[in-house]
Amino acid sequence: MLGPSFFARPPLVCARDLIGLDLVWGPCHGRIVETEAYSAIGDEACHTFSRKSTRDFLKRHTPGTAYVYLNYGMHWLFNVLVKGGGGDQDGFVLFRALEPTAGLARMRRRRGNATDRALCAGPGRLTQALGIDERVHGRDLCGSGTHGIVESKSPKPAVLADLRIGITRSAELPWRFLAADSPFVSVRATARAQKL
DNA sequence: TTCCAGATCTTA
DNA sequence: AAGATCTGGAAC
Repeated sequence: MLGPSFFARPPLVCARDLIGLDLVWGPCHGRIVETEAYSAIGDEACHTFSRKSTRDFLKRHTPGTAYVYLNYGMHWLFNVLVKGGGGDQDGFVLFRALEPTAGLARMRRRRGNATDRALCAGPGRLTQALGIDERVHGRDLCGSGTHGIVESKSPKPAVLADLRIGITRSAELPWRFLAADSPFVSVRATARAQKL
């Protein structure tokens, strides 16, 4: 299980390094194939830009804490707090897509029997498949043996950096990270995606 | 492939 | 009162 030191690094580094690792959520497991970085400094799309409550959350919690919120009134979105040091390297990583590897029957039940490819392809679908909601907000992802992130046996995939999805502010930043060639991402890489 | 409703929270 | 890190279904 990854410890707090993994999350004591800047959002861009964490978001990139999470690609290819395994998210373990009770009996449900999945390989992380898509993330986005959000920075507390210089990023108007980060909740810290407009929300005092999020700035307070960042101050009061340790790296590796889950940050979960409701979007568009109906989708839970699952992030992890990262603190790269000094306050100017802090932020969040949003989990956007998984390649499901275990507990697929359970995920299908929660997802209305979606196809395997659509089970966790998208931040709202991912939380629905895993049963993540407000109860997970503030939970330490480094503190249990059953809910967190582990190294994967399979080799690290090639990683691409592309524009983030669905945002209007700071939309030009290439802070979405994807496993190249994975069919389990929510939106495939565009022509301007950069190899890392 | 494109469009749009749906439902709730936070902030201004 | 406005806008939001989205999804599924319907219309083309």
